[in-house]
Amino acid sequence: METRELRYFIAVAEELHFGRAAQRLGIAQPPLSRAISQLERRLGVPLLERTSRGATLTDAGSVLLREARAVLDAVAAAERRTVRAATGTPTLVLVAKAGASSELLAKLLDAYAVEPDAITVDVILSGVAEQERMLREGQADVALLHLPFDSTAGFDSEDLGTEDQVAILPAGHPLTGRPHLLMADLADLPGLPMPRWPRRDGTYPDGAGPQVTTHTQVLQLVSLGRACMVAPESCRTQLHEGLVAVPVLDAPRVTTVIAWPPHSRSRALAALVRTATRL
Amino acid sequence: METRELRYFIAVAEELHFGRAAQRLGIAQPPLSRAISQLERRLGVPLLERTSRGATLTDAGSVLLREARAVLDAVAAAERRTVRAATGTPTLVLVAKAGASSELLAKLLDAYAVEPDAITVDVILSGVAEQERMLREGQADVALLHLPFDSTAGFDSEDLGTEDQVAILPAGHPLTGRPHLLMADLADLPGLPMPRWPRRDGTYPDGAGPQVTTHTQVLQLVSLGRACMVAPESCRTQLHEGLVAVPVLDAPRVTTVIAWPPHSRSRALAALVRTATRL
DNA sequence: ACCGCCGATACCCGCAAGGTATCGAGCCCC
DNA sequence: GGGGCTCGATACCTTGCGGGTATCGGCGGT
Repeated sequence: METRELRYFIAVAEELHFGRAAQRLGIAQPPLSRAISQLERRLGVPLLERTSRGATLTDAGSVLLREARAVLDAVAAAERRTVRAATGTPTLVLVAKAGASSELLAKLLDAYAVEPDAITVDVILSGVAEQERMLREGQADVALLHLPFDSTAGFDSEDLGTEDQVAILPAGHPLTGRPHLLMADLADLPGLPMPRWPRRDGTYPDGAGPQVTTHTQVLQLVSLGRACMVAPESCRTQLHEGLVAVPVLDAPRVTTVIAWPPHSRSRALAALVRTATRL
Repeated sequence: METRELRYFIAVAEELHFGRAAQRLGIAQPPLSRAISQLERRLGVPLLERTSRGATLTDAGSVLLREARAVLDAVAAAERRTVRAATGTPTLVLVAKAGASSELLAKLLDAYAVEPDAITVDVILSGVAEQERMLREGQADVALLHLPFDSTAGFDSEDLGTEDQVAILPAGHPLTGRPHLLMADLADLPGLPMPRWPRRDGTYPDGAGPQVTTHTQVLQLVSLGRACMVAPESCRTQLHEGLVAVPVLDAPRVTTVIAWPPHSRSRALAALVRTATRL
């Protein structure tokens, strides 16, 4: 299987329409049809059911769609890492959610910087749910993730610590007088909806709250009195005036982990991970 | 990057010789030279230093070699899983080291078989160090691994239990009278060398012992009085007469884990893992 | 200095990937 | 129920690229 065939298949599997897929790929429809049926012939397995109004995936097709995406991610990662290894000074790219674990991150960078053969660490502060992709596609070498929100599937990781969560509310809100809250207290607060985070696939759940991708956005919305949020208690250090944190007893505890792609065995990465686990 | 280019590059990177690599690939040398330099041109990065006696890898080349292998593994896995999804009855393939954790394995299979929608589980008893490859290349869905000998890098896993190790010796050997041993006691035993296990890359370390790939082989060698071994104490259940187990105090404790490739989210696999963790 | 080894270059060939035109089968609508 | 529309398949042509042979150029070893 060539990556070209996989790109073609992904296009068809996503569009479920040969014509549109061909357009998206910048080729004509007949060669695309041919390429797919050739792929099916070589695998000896039908991947799509053709109808007169498009196509649907077979079970095998669904499997191949998932696997093909993994392959193309690996290819993209290979290109990026190869080019990075050749050009410029050796650098570790660390990706973390903007506004999360900032204290931990600062300590980590400080501690790593004084290590004997520390190299430059580029920090990317990403939106939520982008870190996995960046690690998989080789745009980043290492990430700070937060379980159970992120997933370490496919990565190596080390736990760095666990913390409780707090609700962030505008100062003066009635609930800020309480010593602690339950999740149920925060559901359906009048005028203070919970913001909606993107799912892994980039879509948003239905609901009333504003769509957000970074913690900073949410903090801004909260201080404007337009939303409330539940966040790890380390967020407290970045609360400016007008925001109050109240412990939420039944919110899931959040574990911060440092994660990196397997196979990547650079000395610098190992040193960074070691530094992180010693904090 | 097409997989063909990656296969070509891997061949050259492993042979460090365009001629031999071309021969191995079944093509002539000039097209191979062209393909590689085309790859370098497209990446904008030199991958090999050509000399008059062969070639050597640049840093970027080493990176690409590692990444390219990962890509081809992913492609192989994609093909296998796609074909498996289409042909035959749904089946989980479980791979375990022959002779290790057999009791645990039996309990797991029994417990899973009575689950509501359990499907067939094919068990492959592999040699040591083959399990990782089989998982990566999609020949198996799930594996029983033993830390610290195996590595879970790149897989999801759940711990199933930890045990101490024992030395397996022929009955009547002087050391069998001792209540416990240290690793040092077992080094350089006259006539009882430790067998040599393959490394991850398939090569064997230097030394006196016989080369082995399965626990069964070793047990046979031990009962013949040709070797001794250190193994998890669960091995005791399979000791036949003539073999004696003695605890080794300073041997690393062995953790048995169940591991599976990320991305693979089948219900059946999830049920098997859940069953395993509940044992 | 010469020979031999090895990768690069030059040049040619064939095939398969891509394009255009057209067919055939469902589906919808009138 | 028939005509038109949509969409994938088929037929056929073109071309670019992957692969082959022949040869060159450079470096080492004897």
